[in-house]
Amino acid sequence: MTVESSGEVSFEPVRPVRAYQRVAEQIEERILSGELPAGSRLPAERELVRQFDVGRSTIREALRVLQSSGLVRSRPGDPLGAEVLGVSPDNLSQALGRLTRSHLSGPAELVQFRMLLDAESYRLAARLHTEEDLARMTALADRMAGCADGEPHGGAQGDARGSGSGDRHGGTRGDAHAFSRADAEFHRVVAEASGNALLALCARAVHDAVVEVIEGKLAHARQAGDGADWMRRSVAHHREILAALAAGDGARAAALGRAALYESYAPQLPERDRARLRAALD
Amino acid sequence: MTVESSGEVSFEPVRPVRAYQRVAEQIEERILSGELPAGSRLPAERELVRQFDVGRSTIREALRVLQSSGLVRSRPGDPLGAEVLGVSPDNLSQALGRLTRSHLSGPAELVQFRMLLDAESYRLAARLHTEEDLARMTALADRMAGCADGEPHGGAQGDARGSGSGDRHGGTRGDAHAFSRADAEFHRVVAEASGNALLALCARAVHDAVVEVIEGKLAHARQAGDGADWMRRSVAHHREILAALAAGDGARAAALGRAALYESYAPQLPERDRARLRAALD
DNA sequence: GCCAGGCCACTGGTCAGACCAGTTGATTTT
DNA sequence: AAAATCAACTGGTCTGACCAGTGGCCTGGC
Repeated sequence: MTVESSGEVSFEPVRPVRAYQRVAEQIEERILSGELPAGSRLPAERELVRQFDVGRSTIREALRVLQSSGLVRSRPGDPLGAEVLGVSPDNLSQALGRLTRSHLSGPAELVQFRMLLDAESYRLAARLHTEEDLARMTALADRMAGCADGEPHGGAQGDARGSGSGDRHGGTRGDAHAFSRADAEFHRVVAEASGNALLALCARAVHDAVVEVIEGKLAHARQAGDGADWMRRSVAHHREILAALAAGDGARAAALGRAALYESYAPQLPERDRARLRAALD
Repeated sequence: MTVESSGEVSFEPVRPVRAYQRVAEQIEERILSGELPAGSRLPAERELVRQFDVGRSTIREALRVLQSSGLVRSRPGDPLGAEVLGVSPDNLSQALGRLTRSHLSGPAELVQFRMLLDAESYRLAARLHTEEDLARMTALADRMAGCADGEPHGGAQGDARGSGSGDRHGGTRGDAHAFSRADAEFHRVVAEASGNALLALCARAVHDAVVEVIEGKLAHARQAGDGADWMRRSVAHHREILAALAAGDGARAAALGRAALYESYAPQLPERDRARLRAALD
């Protein structure tokens, strides 16, 4: 379809498009366009075989592709057919998780990347946050403080828009667990307050990756002796950041956030990596 | 394996794991761990059938999953088996594109996210760039300028570490195409100069997603009348940024980069989105 | 009347075997 | 030696079969 200025017609090389691919594209198109809303059902596989006029294995490979993209889910025995899930952020997190888990980048790069994303979240959140956002952050900081001081954390305080995680670790158990959960949620609220869902999703994925890759090794060291102390310092950092956010000082919040992350993870890294991390401190 | 404090043993509900899923996980694990490096080959399908002791359709569905994650590519008739691609940002950009096209997130968020990532790339690159990086950026800016002025771009100038894309669009062809390709590579070099592979990969994914989602609509408008003019302005922006990078002024480069992106894409967005974009200008 | 239980048609998951078109490299022909 | 041929692969697709689930329907007991 491309016409040169010289008047010649250039044909693009036609590469064979697999049948399962065309099937997947057709269905994906229908889903993305909203014609197949989330919650609706696809016809049964054998019915799709009739409609697309291809073999069942082709249909199944197409469904596998859609399923691995998170657009569709199928359950054996379900007489209603595969369920349309609509577009979801899970696939993004999964892709980002693969990237972070691959050995292309080390823990230092991961932490540095989180420093950047968090800092930008703070910058935006300082401008765009609502009163409700601030209240939720404050509540979470208080919860973190409670965990740090060993209080049993009770009561449904900041449960609005809860992620529905059924946490019933009753009583005194799990200071550290509860702390890091509150910490994660704090950062999630900040990222959401930034008004950019993409940024929030990536920040969360990277946060999770950092926890998975690095936190594990640190857990013992912290819980052994200086655990409570470290938590208290972390709470202080969060409260400083919160104050900067409330004051609308995005630059200060960003700088504080970077510094807090550096202080948290730098001791675990070799000097060479630490130097690179410092380059992101600004 | 979880033991409650009360002493009871709690069993986790066992959910059936599909055979193709276990196969895919095993292979993915081998790839992510580096045991199967990029460029290596998987055994032939019929050989995998023997090794995993499952049917061929199961193997094929597993390969489809891996292929749609961008970890693997298979070509009919290839006696060497499927090729391992390693982890790549393609899948990420695909997920970003889907998310952007959906109602969960819009083009404005995508552009804003790119503004953030690019700006941070500049910040880091200003500190860490090598002379060779600068030379490559300069060469690419020159190539962009050449495209903008309609010169036939010839010669292997900055081919070091070339992505191996066989571009033999000889002569006058592809002003716009060549321009955007040079532009993409410019940003790639900057991101790589930042020293953070994770950041570079994400920046590339977001760049690709922006091109895919937004650039398409703009292509006609630009190529129609003010195409060359727009390109010349873009070249000027890139040269300004380049100068700031060379001077080590990361903050200035970041600000320039943000402004250039804003100028590029703001006209295509409704005022409401533009306001949010401006919040990221700083 | 209603509810429990069982039957049955149908689902997705898997397997086996077959055929096709394409690639490749050795073999044969020129 | 170069060119044409061939044979042994590959992945892509189709068919038909079986299995273990699932859910609606029907029936029997209350």
